[in-house]
Amino acid sequence: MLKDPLTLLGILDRLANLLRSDMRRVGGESGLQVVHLQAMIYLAQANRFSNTPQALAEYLGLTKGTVSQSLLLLDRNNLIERYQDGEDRRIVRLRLSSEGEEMLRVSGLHELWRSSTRDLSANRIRTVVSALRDTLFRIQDEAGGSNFGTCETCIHWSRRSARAYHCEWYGERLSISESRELCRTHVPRSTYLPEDR
Amino acid sequence: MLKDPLTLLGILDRLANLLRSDMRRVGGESGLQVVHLQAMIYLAQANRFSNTPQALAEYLGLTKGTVSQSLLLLDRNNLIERYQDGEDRRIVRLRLSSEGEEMLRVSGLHELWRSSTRDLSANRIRTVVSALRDTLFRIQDEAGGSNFGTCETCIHWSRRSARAYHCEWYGERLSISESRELCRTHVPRSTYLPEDR
DNA sequence: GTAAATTGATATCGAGTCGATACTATCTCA
DNA sequence: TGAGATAGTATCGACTCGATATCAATTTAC
Repeated sequence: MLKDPLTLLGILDRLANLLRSDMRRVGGESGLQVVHLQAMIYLAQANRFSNTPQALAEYLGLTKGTVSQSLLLLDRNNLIERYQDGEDRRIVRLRLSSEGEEMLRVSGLHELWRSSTRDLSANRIRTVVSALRDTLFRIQDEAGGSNFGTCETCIHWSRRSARAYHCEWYGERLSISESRELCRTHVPRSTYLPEDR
Repeated sequence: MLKDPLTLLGILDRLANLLRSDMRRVGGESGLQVVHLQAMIYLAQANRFSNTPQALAEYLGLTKGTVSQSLLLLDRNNLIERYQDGEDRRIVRLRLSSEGEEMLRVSGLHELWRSSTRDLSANRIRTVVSALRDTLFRIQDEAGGSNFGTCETCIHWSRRSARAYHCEWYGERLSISESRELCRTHVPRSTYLPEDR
C-alpha cells in the first residue's frame, strides 16, 4: 500500500481542522482567536527554558512580530504575565496568569479529544504515539527549525538519582515534573528507530 | 498511562503546526494563504457529491460566507473553476483548473511528509491509520457536523460486480477511482471497532 | 576595549481571514 | 401557491500575519 502514508496525512488534515474548529468555538466565547488559545496551550506545557516569545514563534511556525501582537492581546486580557529574565535583559519570560489557567481549565478544550480516544486500548495508543513521534522528530529535523519534545526522549537528559534529573545541555537540575514539560532544544534519543516500545 | 492520549494530542498539535507552517511557506511563493491551499487540497480529493462551497465550509469548519471569499480569490487567480449544477440551480460546483492542478503538483507540498514517513513499516502505518481513523470518526460523530470519509469505510458503499461499485445513499454507480475520493455523507461501517485491519 | 554583528522584542502597515448579519435565488412540501 | 429550508453572495469590523523598520542588550571579532 504505497498510498497509506497519504491516507494518514488526509486523516491528520481532517483531525487538525476539527480540533481547530473546536478551538474557534471555544475562543469565540471569550473573544479569542485560535492562535491565542494555541499560545496559551503552549505556555501551559513549556519548560523554563522555552517560555519566551521566540520559542513560541518557532513552535507555531510564525514570525516573532506576529506572535508579539498575539501576546500583547493576551496580556491586555490578563491571561498571561510577562517578566524580564534575570540574566539576559533582552529576554521576556511568559507564563499563564491564574485567570489564564482557569480559563483553559474551564474551556473543556480537550474534552472532545478525551472522550473520543477513551476506547482506544493502551497498546494501540502506545503504537500510535511511537510512530507519530518518530515521524514528528524526522519532520522537525528536515524542516530545520527548532525541535520540540520532552526530556523523556531527549539525548541531553540523564537521571542523577532516584528523584533527581539533569539536563546536560543547560547544565541544570530538573525535577521530575519539569522533565515532562516541552523543551525547545530537544534532540531525539536513538533517532528514527522503532526501538524498545 | 492515563496521560498517553494527551501526549498524542500534543504530538498532533505540533505536527499540525509544522504542516501548516509548510503550507504558509508554499503559499507565500504564490501569494496564497494557508486556507487557499487547504481548499485546493480538498477539491483535489472530493467526489462529485462533495465539490461544493457548502461541503468545503463543513470540511474546514468555517462559515459559508468566509469560504465564499476564499473561493472568489481562487477563481480570480484561475486556480479553480465554478459551474452550475445541472439539477439544482442553487448549487455551485467546484473543480481545480488545470493551472490549479499543476500548481499543487509543482508545490511539493507533500514531500516533507512523504520523506518523513518513508521508513515507517507498512504494518505500523496500518495500525496508526486504523486507530486515528476510529478516533476521527468518533470525533466527527460527537462534533455533530458532516462526516467525511472514503467509500471503503462507508456503510452506503457496495460492490455490484468485479469493477462496478454503488452508493446506496445517492443511488448512483461509482467507478473504482471515485470510490477512493472524499465524501461528505460518509457513515462509518462497524463503528469504533478495531475490526479486520 | 570598542566596533560590528547577532539576538530578542516591539511598532507599523496592508492584504486577507473570519464571523455576523443581511440579502437573493432556488427548491421542497404541505 | 405560499412558507420555510437551503445554497450562495455581499458587506462590515476586529483581528491575523508577513514584511519592514527600529530599539536595546548581548556576543564576537579584531
